[in-house]
Amino acid sequence: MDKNVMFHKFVTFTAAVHQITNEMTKEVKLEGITPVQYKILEYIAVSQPITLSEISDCMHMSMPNTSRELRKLSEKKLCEKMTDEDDRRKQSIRLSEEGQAMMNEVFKHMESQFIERIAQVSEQELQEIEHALELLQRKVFY
Amino acid sequence: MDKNVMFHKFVTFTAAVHQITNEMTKEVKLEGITPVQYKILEYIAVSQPITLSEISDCMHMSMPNTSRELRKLSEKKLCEKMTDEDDRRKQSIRLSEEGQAMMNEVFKHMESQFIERIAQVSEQELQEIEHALELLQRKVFY
DNA sequence: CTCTTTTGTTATCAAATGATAATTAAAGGA
DNA sequence: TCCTTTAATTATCATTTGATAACAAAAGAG
Repeated sequence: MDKNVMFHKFVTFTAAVHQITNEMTKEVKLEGITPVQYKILEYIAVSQPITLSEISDCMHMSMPNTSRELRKLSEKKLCEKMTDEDDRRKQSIRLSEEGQAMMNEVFKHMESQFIERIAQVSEQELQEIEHALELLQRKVFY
Repeated sequence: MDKNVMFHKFVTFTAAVHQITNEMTKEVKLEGITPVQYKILEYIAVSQPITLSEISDCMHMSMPNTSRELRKLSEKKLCEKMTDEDDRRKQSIRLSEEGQAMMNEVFKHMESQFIERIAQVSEQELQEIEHALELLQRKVFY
């Protein structure tokens, strides 16, 4: 198997994933929240509990800027910071109930788009899709 | 097949894709180019030729802002705009040679990371991965 | 007990980005 | 032809974001 060819398929694929997920969240209007803040919430939602430096690291944001945005999110009551009792330097961050509710709305909207998208797919193909998702996550996107 | 369960796997999967592709471009230092401009270049790279409104649409950016960023990219000689001869309102946009060279560098870096990532995967598994990428792109991320 | 490293914060400033209004030019329909 | 729509541009302004320096507190190493 030519790994260059594989890589090309990889690039095309990841581009498609970005494009489709972008489309799925397009119409969702997030009031009083900036794009970067939304991205952070999304990341917390799938990774909570999480520390500030992990967010900083993963989002390519400096610690000071991450800290500032998290303060804003806390002020908006969308997430909560707790000092980790094992290492009191660390902050354990999760969505607040309000933040969770907001993200649930977003996910609900995405889900309806997703269901639409796979509406005409047969039961057997669904199983293949599920298998493919798991395989790729295990072997490539781990 | 429970579509809620499917959706959950979908969300986890897309989150992983975002995270890994983020990581892969993390160390690449793009001089004299902003994050938004990079994203635009990346999009042009996989979709060229493309029009301004398509970029605007897909990137959730207003036309004026898209126009401004493309002007900056053109000034930096990273992309080229040509009026479409079939519809002279439209602009056909592609990477310049310089822009293409820049993105090639980025892709080269990503490729080495990708190769590393699949280094210990067997030939048969590679074929399965290739098949999975194609299946998902055809059935879900189209 | 010092010294260093890790984790996070506050403050500040320039630059990038988002939003909006007004304008131009081409295309298309009646 | 006139009117409307589409594609793109220019200009402007407030807000967000990125970068940096200086600092504090906890953990860890010697």
